[in-house]
Amino acid sequence: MAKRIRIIIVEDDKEIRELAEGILSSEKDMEVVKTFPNGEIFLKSWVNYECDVVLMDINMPGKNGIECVGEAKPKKPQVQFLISTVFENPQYIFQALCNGATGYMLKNNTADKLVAAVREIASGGSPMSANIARLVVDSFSRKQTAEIHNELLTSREKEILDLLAQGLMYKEIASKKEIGVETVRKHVYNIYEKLQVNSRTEAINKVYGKQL
Amino acid sequence: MAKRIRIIIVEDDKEIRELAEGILSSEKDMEVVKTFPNGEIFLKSWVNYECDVVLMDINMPGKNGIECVGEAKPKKPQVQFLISTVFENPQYIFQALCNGATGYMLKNNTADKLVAAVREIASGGSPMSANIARLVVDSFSRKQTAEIHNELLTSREKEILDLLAQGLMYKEIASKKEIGVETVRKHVYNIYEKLQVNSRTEAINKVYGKQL
DNA sequence: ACAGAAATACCACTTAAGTAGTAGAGAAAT
DNA sequence: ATTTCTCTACTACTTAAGTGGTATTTCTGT
Repeated sequence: MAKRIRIIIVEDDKEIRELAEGILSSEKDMEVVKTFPNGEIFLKSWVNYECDVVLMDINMPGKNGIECVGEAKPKKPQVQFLISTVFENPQYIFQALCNGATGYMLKNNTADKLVAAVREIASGGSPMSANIARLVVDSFSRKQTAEIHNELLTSREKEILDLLAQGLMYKEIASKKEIGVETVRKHVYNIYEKLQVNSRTEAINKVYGKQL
Repeated sequence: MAKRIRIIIVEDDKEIRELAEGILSSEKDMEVVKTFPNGEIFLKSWVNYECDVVLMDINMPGKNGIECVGEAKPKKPQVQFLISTVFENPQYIFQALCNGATGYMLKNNTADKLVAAVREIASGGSPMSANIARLVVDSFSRKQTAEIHNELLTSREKEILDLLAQGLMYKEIASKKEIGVETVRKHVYNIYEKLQVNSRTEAINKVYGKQL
């Protein structure tokens, strides 16, 4: 609690920008070190400012907030990006998280919520709504996977597929399962037929899905 | 709000089990339909009980809570699994989420927190602590990826690797990038050398990481 | 007891992937 | 200016993966 949270604000709407700056500046454990009116200007000079949290608008003319995070985060990974958005569009949020954002908050929130979100992200949390949290968590679970996994493939085939996904060669799978290589080959053939793919990588992508 | 939340409790410790049952039953919008003293018994007969939320202990003799979720969730995907644990071990939590749990809560919490977590999970949220939320979110971002991605491979190699990961054949990559197949082959060879792998799947697993 | 599904095994073949070099053109850094 | 890096392209070869069959056993449900 000794150090103040240093904040950069990126927001094209002058009114909102100044409002946010006012709210955050008036907290005694926070400090707005710089504000930017759009993504391009931000990207050019933000590395020169020491900060802990970047409050990033998602809808901006020119480069949008998601792209900005994607470009900026790798340069200073310790800085946390808090996305600020009007709409809780799961598509956007997801993409932003994948690009390196750590949380987000809705614009039409109270000042308290904004302050709380900044504190949460600065102290190691990931502010987000219950709905988005659920979406994020669900993307972990092999739910869609389970459908294919359970209804299409036999349990033996599932085992083989798991080993395939680990990158093992047929002969390694064969010795691990104590069956012949030709049997593995046959299983794989059947798996591919059921999944309607024709390579290991396609099968993996189909069943284990890819994030995003 | 019309329907009550129907709950199943799986917990080996009799005292805790009955305490939890008492707490949840006394809420007027909740109903404990059944309790189980261990995972095996639960797995055998839980499908016969209509429920919305399963409160699952993670540390149980015999089959642990994570395994139980993994086996049970696919059978009734609409049921939400709330993990109950003493220690906030990220390893466990992650695995549980991957296996289909939707949230978790610490045992040494107040009755209020338990009730709140159940309500949150039943209403579409994913109760978890700020720390775990952060871990979950971070796992989305291509942070570790970025290291290899940025420091080891050239930008051209990154592009090729992306296409490899999509399961394209060399000739497809070649035509997409408008270069020769042999060039693709060379790039791939170099990529594998840098990553110290010898197959497409290994490279993908190494760079894009695997969840879990 | 029997039908059907699943796992096992084998064969013959084609195609793709991976290994290991050399080498030139162009860009970037020294 | 010269070195170094990257991308490009080629040859030659080996190994793994994928295709498409047949056939036997074993298990499960009727």
